[in-house]
Amino acid sequence: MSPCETCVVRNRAICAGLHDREIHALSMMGRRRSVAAGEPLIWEDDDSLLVANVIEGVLKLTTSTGDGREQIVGVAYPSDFIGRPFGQTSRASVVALTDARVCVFARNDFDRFAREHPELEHKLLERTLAELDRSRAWMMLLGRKTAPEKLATFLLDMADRFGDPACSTALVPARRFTLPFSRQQVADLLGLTIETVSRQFTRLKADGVIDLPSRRDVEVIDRSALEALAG
Amino acid sequence: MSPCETCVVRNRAICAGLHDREIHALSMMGRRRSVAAGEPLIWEDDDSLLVANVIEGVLKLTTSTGDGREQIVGVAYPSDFIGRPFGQTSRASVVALTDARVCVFARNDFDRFAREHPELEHKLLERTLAELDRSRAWMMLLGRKTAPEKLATFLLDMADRFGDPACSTALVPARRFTLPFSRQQVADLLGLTIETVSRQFTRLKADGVIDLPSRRDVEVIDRSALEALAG
DNA sequence: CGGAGGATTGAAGGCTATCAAAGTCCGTGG
DNA sequence: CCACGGACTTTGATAGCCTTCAATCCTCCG
Repeated sequence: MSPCETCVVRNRAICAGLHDREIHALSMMGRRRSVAAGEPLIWEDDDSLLVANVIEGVLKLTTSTGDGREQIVGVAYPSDFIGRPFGQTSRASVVALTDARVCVFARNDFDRFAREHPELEHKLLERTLAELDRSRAWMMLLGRKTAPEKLATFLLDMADRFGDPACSTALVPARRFTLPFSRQQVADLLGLTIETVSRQFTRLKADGVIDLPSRRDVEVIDRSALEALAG
Repeated sequence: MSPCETCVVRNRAICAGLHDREIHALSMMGRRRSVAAGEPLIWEDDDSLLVANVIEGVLKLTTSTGDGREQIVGVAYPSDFIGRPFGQTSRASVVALTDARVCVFARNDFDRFAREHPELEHKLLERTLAELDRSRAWMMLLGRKTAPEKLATFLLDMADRFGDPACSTALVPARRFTLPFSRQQVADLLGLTIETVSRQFTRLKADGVIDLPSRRDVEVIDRSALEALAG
């Protein structure tokens, strides 16, 4: 029996909508892999040439300058697609933030399969377009927002990410959630230093906008204040 | 006779590779349009719902905050695709930087046509992936680079963009080129103010790294110095 | 020649980075 | 149960880069 049949992201990942026969063919090409928190899956400028679906856990995509400065350029959650199909080698490292499980494919195999299955390519296109939208919104944040605006925007983003898709189409943002990021990683997302991030967290808490039950937990007390701060 | 047959970007835009019959069908759905420098083609959060190919000229994609700060999140050159197919409304304005000519389609028409033509969707996917790569590299620049590094990176980017694809595969970067951007627009690209951009230009010129024959012209005198500065 | 928009230059201030130290949390082992 | 070590976080003081505010300059055109 193919492991895909019981896959928890079966209906959300790009595999969704493929017929049983196709799923089976795909599962023959791929294999599952665990990645421990902190462990890399792909290195920057790597030529290991693999792509993957995230089954469980959270991973970061990062780029670095020669002298070690780091910027997180993307975050992959369960059902997200990782890697760079078609031609180019990815210019980003992928590292697990939490223990994670992924479903990996050799890029060549995946490329060939995708070209033969337009429905899969269409799903990939929709995802890539959505990711491009997100990265453009983040460019706005990185280029033009102040530190307080950056953190407020980030927290609203997280609240949405961990919200419940409750009644039909509407998404209810989470009031309380656990960050998959350390303070340093939040800094690398927002283009700030860890000290500035810490100060902004402290300030939001002091102002009664959020509460911080523990290092990684956030409770949104005054969402409209956050929205006003987000710019 | 379809205007596509004489289109200058016929072999580079996403239309490349379509059969004559398909090109004809596409050309029935689209229409050509001129956009004067400074004139908008799409407004942020617009629901005009159109997509386009750039035939001639350069356009900017921008997002803005409520209080008027602007960030350029993309630049479209001839043969580039503009707009957001499939579902979402684009969250970016598109404004012509130079007089431009584009080939526009109603988004619904284009979506339907694309779904029926996997080869077109594949081209679109490759483009979108490349654009995502570019926007991630830009996130690194916006989040982590200093003003001198930003300008050096930008100038190298421009030199490549306006370089000649000479012998076979290699691209020879341009030594001299004309910017399609004002100083303010360079600032909006780099996440800086116009004054800082101006100071960095002046500094590079004073250091003998570049020459500035006129406001919009740049001559790269010491490329390796630029590369060293780019970080 | 004069005006207008864009670009450059200058001076001052603020926001964020940097450097440094203290504090907190958590797992380990006595 | 508590002491200890280490990583992560917070806090403080200072410095510096870039912005802001303001004035001047250039260049193109009417």
